[in-house]
Amino acid sequence: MSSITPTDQSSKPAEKGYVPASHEPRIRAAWDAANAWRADPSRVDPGASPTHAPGAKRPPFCVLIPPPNVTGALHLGHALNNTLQDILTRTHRMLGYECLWMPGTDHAGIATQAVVERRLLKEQNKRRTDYSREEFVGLVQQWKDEYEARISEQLRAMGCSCDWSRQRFTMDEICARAVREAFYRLFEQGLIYRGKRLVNWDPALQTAVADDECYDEEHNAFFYYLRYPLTAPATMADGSVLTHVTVATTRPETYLGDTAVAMSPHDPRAAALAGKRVRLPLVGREIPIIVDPFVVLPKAMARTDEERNDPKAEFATGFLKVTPAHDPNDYEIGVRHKLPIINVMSPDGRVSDQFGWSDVNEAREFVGMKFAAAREAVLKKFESIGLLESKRPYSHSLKHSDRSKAVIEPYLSDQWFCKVTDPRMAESANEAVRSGQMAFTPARYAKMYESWHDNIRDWCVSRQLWWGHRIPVWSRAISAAEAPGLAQLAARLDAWAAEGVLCVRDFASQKAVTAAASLSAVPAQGLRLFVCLRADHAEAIGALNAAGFSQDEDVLDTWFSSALWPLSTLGWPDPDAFADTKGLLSAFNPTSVLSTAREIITLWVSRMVMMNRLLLATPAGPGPAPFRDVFIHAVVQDGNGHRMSKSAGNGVDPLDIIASHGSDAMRFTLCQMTTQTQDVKMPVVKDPHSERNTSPRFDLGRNFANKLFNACQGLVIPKLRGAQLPEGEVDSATLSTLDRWMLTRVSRGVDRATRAIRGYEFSEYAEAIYDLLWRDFCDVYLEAIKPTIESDAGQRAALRCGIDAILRIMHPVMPYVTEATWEHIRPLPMSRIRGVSLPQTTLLALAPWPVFSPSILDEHAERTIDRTRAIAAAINQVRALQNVAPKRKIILHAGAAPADLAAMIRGAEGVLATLAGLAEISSAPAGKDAPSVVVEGLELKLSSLADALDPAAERDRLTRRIAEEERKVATITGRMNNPGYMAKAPPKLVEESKAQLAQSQAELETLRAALGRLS
RNA sequence: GGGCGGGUAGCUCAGUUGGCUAGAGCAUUCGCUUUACACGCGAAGGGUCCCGGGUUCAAGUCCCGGCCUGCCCA
Repeated sequence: MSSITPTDQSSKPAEKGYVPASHEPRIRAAWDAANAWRADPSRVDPGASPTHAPGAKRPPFCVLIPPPNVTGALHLGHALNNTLQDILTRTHRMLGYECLWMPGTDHAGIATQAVVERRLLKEQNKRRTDYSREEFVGLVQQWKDEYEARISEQLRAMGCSCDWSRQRFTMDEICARAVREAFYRLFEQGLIYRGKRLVNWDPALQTAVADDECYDEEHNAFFYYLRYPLTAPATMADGSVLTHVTVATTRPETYLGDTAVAMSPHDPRAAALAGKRVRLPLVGREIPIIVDPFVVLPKAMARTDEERNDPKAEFATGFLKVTPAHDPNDYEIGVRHKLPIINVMSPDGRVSDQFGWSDVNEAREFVGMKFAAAREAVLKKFESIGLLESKRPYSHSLKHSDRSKAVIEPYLSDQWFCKVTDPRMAESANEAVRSGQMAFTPARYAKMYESWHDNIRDWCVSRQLWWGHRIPVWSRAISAAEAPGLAQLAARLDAWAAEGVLCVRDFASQKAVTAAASLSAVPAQGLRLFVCLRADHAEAIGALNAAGFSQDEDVLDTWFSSALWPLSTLGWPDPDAFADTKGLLSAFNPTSVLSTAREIITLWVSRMVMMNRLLLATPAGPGPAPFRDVFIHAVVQDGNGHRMSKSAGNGVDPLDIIASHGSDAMRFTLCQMTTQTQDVKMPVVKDPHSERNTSPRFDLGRNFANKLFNACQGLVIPKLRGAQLPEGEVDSATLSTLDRWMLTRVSRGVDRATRAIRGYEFSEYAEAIYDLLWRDFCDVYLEAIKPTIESDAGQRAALRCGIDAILRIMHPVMPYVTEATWEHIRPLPMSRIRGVSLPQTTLLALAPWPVFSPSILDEHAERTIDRTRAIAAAINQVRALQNVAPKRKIILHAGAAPADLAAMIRGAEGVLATLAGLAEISSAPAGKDAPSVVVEGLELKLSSLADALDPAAERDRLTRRIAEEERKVATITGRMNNPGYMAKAPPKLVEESKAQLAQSQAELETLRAALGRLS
């Protein structure tokens, strides 16, 4: 009894061809009802051989979905990636692995918060700050629920065989627990620290953003030349006296935070000026002139072409204002020269004296201005007091925030960092690849991965957002005077720390690792004590709150939780704590393969490897890489060559394609497109009737699905239904040449498909099944068996096995149409063929992969059918040219053929007759005007083509054939005449060339003779 | 600036250690409602493999240089 709801053929008109919508939902329901995708970790044994035996242990195969973020619905890029993952998973399930494909979604902190904020502003004219934090998070949660449901619907519609019973979300209870534990362990091991750093600040969203959340854009701006008066006139080497220096800058407003003026060590004026001081106008701050190699020399002073060609040399004066708090390069200079760092900006991008700037003095007028306005005001002021020397137009690129499009401000702020530069992280990630435990496909991406780690910088993990995992750290500023009063709390904290409840750090002292130690040595300026809680511990939180501690307002960068995906989804740190995760971690980590896009290598792959190795480390050494293979797929672009992305809004919904072409068509087409290339273009058009996107590119897959469906419904099933098959096992040696050829082709197809999938050659896999089903099985086999299938029980056995194996190997990429067909094929009678293993199951999705023993391969049959097809093609060429009606059966005169060819033709007589539309193969001679068909250098004649032949067409055909053969002869002769070729090429090749030449020459002579008789 | 791709038929792309006459799908042209399939069948036309050097008996493939183009990192 099939578990698939049968199609009710009586109640509706028979559908012509495959109509995906009539099959997909009920097939999906059958898979769900069978619980077909549920992984059972108790069956896993890494040492076991793949098997389908009930109760036997199996090796694991695990794929973790790259969790789509919940900012929007999936597009064709996701469809591609998930198709590939499903092909891998379904294949391994059929191969006898215990498979887990873990689905889930990502909360995507800044991106999701930004879309929700935009929507609130647009629809209700409200801002985040119009709500409480809890209310706002609730609103984002609603958005998340909506899109998580949509994404799941899309993946299910695609037929993805994910273990839906275990779907995760990066902020659900199970993942949150992993995040909490990981943060605690890193904190405890000194791999999380608090630091002041220049971050990319988005003044619109008021949060730090990562480098990869920014883009560059060219802006037309100006270089401004500002005069800074020297505190005392300086006499130069040539005797001239300077009263000021002129700095060149694109950001005059930041002068308020300048703490030095720098010169190049190669600047001849440096000797006289280094160590002198200038006074900042209005502010009055006196700052030193320093020497630093970062400074670009003016073009006139350049010493090398390289220096001369530096575009900045054109604009440079040799004096660089240094604003460590507001420019990354200046920050580095500040660190090198131990300069003060003065921040003059508030988080909302205004000039402010509240965040590190105190010597405002005469510059009060600028305070409170937005930075853009401050620029104009500063320039005006400098001009009015004669200190604006000039300005020159200049075009340069500025960093912008992906999310808000605001210009990024370098901003000095307190942030949390993860010390990925520690060898336990970056170096360990490289080691995973170098040691061979993890490999990239295509291999070239390993280099990119490695250089990323070689140049890595510590990772800023805090984000000033509300949507995300809130940082589990409580802190409080403590003065020296307060310290003694907190001794009791310190003792309690240290006791909890000893129990592993929490961890205390002050980050001022590298040594102090207890609260008591920190409080015993509070410096004059005080310190801040940080307490990281491993889990919510009511008593500890109560004590901290009572003592004036408060929890950090920030949340973790989304990638922090994504980095834990191979751990959190499998239940780390305690898989037994939840029913869904019991046994998963030990059974499935390390996982088998990660399929993802190349820009994700740095954002995600790297971090997962670092975390997995660190957090699964044992005293014996680092933990494993979280996957053995990383497959990097192509980027799907729109018709204009732009990558499809959720934020760009140019994505095409897979459901639209499923509506127009069906899921299998979409999947097959995407699979077929997956070569080693790094981009695939997918132009789409709007369907005028449905208003949905579609693309003729998917016709390929639709036609292929239809071909399978029609072949089975229209021919294979009717021929086998109720038919007698041989009793007992069939020896393939007893079958006809045609049947042995077909089984050989299927066997080779299985092999080709299997190797392609194992090697991540998805296009090759698609081509393998396309050629097998269409070119071999349908074009040749199904046509050729028509006259004999009714009378040949052995042939019916071969047909039954052949289609069965083909359905199996097509299933991973076209699960619906193959399952729908299988439902009708499976109940048909079947005979076992020796050397072919096709154990039966109810659902194709759970059927074993076909196994053909080498004994099935029959090279003689292959040669015979190849030759037969060549003869048929030659005959069909004549038929087409002479406009022979397709229905008309013609006569082939093979009497002149030598014994070998005659035997071959006799052996495949029926096949040839069917493929070439022959009434008979005669040994009688044909009339002398009969058109000839030249086969293997021999002339055979055709007759009974029609009443009158067109000799001009015939001459034309022969002439073209002669030209073709002449070209061939010329090529081979040229090669043979080359003495080097005869001497150095492999003998086998030379033999082949000789044979080819002989055949071509024979063919040529025959063709010329035939042409001669015509004229 | 550093790194990595791509440039092959009108279009989208294959071409895996150098070796038959460079292939596929779509599009075009011709013929066919042929008892599974017109989402089909049988045929045909269409390529200076970006350009220039080099290695080799042999180069779309390997090496060097150039042009165009895309991406990643800084």
